[in-house]
Amino acid sequence: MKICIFEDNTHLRESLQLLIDATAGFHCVGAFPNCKNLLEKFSDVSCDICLMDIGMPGISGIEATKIIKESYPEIQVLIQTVFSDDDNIFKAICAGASGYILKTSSPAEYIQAIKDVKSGGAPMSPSIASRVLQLFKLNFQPLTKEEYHLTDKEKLVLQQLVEGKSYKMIADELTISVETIKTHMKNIYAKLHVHSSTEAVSKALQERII
Amino acid sequence: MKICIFEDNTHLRESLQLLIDATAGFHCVGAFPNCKNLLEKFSDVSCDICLMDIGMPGISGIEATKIIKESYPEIQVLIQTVFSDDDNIFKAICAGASGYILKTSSPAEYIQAIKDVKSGGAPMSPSIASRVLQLFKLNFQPLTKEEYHLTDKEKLVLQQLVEGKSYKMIADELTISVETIKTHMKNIYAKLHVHSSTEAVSKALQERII
DNA sequence: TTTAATATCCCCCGTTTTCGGTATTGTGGC
DNA sequence: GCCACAATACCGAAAACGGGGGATATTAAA
Repeated sequence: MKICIFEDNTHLRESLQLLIDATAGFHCVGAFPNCKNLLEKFSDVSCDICLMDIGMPGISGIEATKIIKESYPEIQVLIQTVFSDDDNIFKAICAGASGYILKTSSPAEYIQAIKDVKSGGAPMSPSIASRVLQLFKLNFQPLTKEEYHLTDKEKLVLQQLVEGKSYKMIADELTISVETIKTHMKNIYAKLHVHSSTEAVSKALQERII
Repeated sequence: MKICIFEDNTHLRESLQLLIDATAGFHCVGAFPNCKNLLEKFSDVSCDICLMDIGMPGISGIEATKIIKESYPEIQVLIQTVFSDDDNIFKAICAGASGYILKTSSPAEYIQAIKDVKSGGAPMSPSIASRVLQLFKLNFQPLTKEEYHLTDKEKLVLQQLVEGKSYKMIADELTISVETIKTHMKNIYAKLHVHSSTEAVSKALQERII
């Protein structure tokens, strides 16, 4: 298990390096205080897992994660940071991080996290995992609280509208008259309390009633 | 720490009950094979954490989670199931689960998971955590790989359009002529490669270029 | 059985949008 | 100074849309 460390704090970086090299089966193949010439670092040494800090001077750990995953998607990046705010968590995950642990973690937790990553898991400090679930829920749940009682046909029409089709195209698609589409639209507008197709599409997408 | 168990397999249910009662500080206040009269169960006994199976006859564990969280949001629900498919994970999180562990977990892991929930964490089996991150990434990654080079004004207009406004309303809002809005729209259409306002709104929302 | 909801179609008419132009002004770069 | 580009504005015709009305058939619920 070859591990790379990115951490600007010299003391922590060296401690991590010692910890890793002292663990059976783990070997630290690099330890850097920043992400200068990032990709070059991987061109000569092979690496399985990166321990990545976020708050480094220059390129941030999140940017670095994105860059690494683009060129070496097989390298797993384990974020280790002091930041536990939603924005950093969000961005780190989207950048392709395989885990996210806080620096308050104990050495044993660090090692366990690396082992978890190795075996295909996604280690997260408890508070982080909790935030992730919260974020997940928040961003997906704004499911339509209100029930608009759209009929199947109306939903179909709305669906097509969301796909950018005109009344005529929808009519052709469903093999019914344009006039019928107009009637359906009138009903949809009334039920959604909107007055234009753009508003209907917007509401449909944002409240996931498609 | 008062714990309730929902699990239709008698053997597992009783094992869990034994395990919990044998653990210092934990007390099992109920163990049920299904969710009949679900809310009544909580009207007389207080409960901190529910261990919830998904695959029960009648009301599923996910439905039950939703119902419990509506009436007793302070009760934490820990899903324990054999299902590790995206759909169940997704729904469980949206229903308000505080954690999601597989039944293959060891007794020690069960206990640890309950402790994690108690301390505000979100325990997940490694493979589940990994799936959650995957789902997160898939659904949030700014899909907009392409850069559309919209100008600030164009983005503003598009933004207003997404809000359901007509050309005239946008013109008033930005205190410019409707004719200018028309010009902006033409440019937006060309840049986004769309041919109608609904398509533009749809693309703007789905690719998060608003 | 009456009623309500759904799905289908039609007409009319005014408004809005789309798309083809053209044109002026200001700004930043070369 | 010249050029590209953004932002502004206008014209006009064809197409699409929105809101109003009315109509019929089917089905499900009361």
